[in-house]
Amino acid sequence: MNLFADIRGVVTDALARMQGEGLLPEGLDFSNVAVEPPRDAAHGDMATNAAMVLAKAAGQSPRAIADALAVKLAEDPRIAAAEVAGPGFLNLRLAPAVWQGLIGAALREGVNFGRSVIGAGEKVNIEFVSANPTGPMHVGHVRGAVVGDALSNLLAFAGWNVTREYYINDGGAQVDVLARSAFERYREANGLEPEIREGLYPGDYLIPVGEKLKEKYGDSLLNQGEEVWLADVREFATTEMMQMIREDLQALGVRMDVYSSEKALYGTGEIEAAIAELRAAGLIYEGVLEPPKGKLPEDWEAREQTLFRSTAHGDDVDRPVMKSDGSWTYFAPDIAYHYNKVKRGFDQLIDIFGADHSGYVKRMKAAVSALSGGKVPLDIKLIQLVKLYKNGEPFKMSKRAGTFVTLRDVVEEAGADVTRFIMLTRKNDVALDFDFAKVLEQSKDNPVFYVQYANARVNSVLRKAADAGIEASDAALLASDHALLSHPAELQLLKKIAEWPRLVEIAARNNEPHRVAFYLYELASELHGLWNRGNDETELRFIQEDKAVSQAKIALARATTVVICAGLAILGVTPVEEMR
RNA sequence: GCACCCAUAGCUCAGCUGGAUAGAGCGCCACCCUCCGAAGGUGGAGGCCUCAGGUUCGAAUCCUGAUGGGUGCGCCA
Repeated sequence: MNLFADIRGVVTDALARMQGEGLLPEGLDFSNVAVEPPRDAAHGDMATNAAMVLAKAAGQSPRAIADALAVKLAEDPRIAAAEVAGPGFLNLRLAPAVWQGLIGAALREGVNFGRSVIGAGEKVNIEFVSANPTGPMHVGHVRGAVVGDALSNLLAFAGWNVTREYYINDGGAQVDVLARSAFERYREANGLEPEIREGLYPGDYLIPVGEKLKEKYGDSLLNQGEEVWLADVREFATTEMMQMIREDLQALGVRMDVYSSEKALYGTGEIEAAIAELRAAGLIYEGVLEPPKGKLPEDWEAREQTLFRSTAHGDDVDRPVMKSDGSWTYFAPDIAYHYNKVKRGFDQLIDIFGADHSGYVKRMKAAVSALSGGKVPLDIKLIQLVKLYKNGEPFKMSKRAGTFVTLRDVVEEAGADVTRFIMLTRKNDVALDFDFAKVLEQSKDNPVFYVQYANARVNSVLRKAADAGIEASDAALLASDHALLSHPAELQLLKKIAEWPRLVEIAARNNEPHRVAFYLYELASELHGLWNRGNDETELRFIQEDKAVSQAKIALARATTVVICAGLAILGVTPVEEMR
């Protein structure tokens, strides 16, 4: 239940009745009528702009419409008061019973409270991480993984049919480099001195791969040329790397539905088919690109290439799909891969890229636009850098890779829950500072702790209730008399709970999971505020002499944690029962 | 040179398909508590939402331009 949507329905119904009575003309467009929480609580519980939006088309002044609408709305038992304010806002005050009713909804629906159907079961594909299978994932991948996973959870919660997908870049030159690097470790496993030449991957993580190669091949590859072993070793090593990556993702609590391989696109005609599709649309031609202005590469010379006319779909310059030697550029399999996603019937695509791929956005959108006839939207979320610190000092460490901090390092140091929450405390396109000391601190300054603590406090109340002989099962709390919750401080918490279903929809529509984290902080803040008032005003404490009153108050606390748990589930964070 | 992202309190950042007097945390100032409902609480000061135009009943939000910062820019993925 989205209370704001419900009340918007009350407003539009009232407007329709006004039309029926001739107070408003027929044929008005209500789509811009909004019912929102006002910034200032003094303006009531909800405000609607209906009168202002309709004034022009109705040929009446905003105030006249608002006055008439106020009379109509006052007839609804849910509306306690409706008053015109400002340039034509209609401020609504809701009956306490409306707020109190939220508790029942939350307790009945549990972690499903706030679920929405705005996604209408549309199929959305979310591609994220897609790290090259050449080594362990580093810290730069963590944020993209968390954002992608949380966004997937969020959209699923809001009614989309979500597929989480990882695109394995196993078709390019970098996996040949991986194979050669692994081969050196294979030589090492056979007692020879490895030659880690410039350009090979030096990390320790390939040592066990070399040993496994020895187990499989013995010494049979040792004196063979690359043409004999490259393909096999490449296959073996990329499989090993993907196994490692899956384990890393699992450590972070990230699960994929589909792993797609770039290499699998080669030799199947998929790339050729995708390019042929573009060619049929007149979007492929042979041509020479202008050199980039300002920064001219040393070895630049004009070359004729096969180009995609991406400028026809919003790009700034056309992009090469084939190199001058006739092989595909990296862009070609990407086109084919996105074509593949379109053909699988997704209504919407989302890619999560590192911010260093920003130059790739327009051409990818152009390709999807061209290949879907403009029918499948592609949203690309760019993930900004994470800067690591410890006690304010830049953080450098790596047990396995020698030069960079791995995803494992982060998870082992901070824990998956803390890591995930903090990664969502910034909008995706803003840089994020991650301080290992601060994120583990147990204080009000740490948002993870603050939210977890709210949940723990409520669990503490439930335990104490049991000690006091108060029945506090969800069923008992559901049956309690919520009309006893009439104190403004309690209603204030209920009003924050009321925002949850609306927030889910807003966050989902914008593909912005960070909003959930911010909301949970605000909700926790309301709970802590009520708790703190209980220090001085004992009638606000959750456990009272009167058992019926206690149950009602505990029901409110429990409803709050229902929302906290639902929100944490979207973030992929485990709620804690008590703080230690 | 071009493209994209960012610019909001001293600092770090939110800000809802455009809504009323722009919010939070930290820091600062004042007061309160020493109570296990514990890992503090209450209140206060602090703003030309980078700048200049435009659209609108209404702009931090949309458009144009400028300034400052970041990222990227043909045979690397």
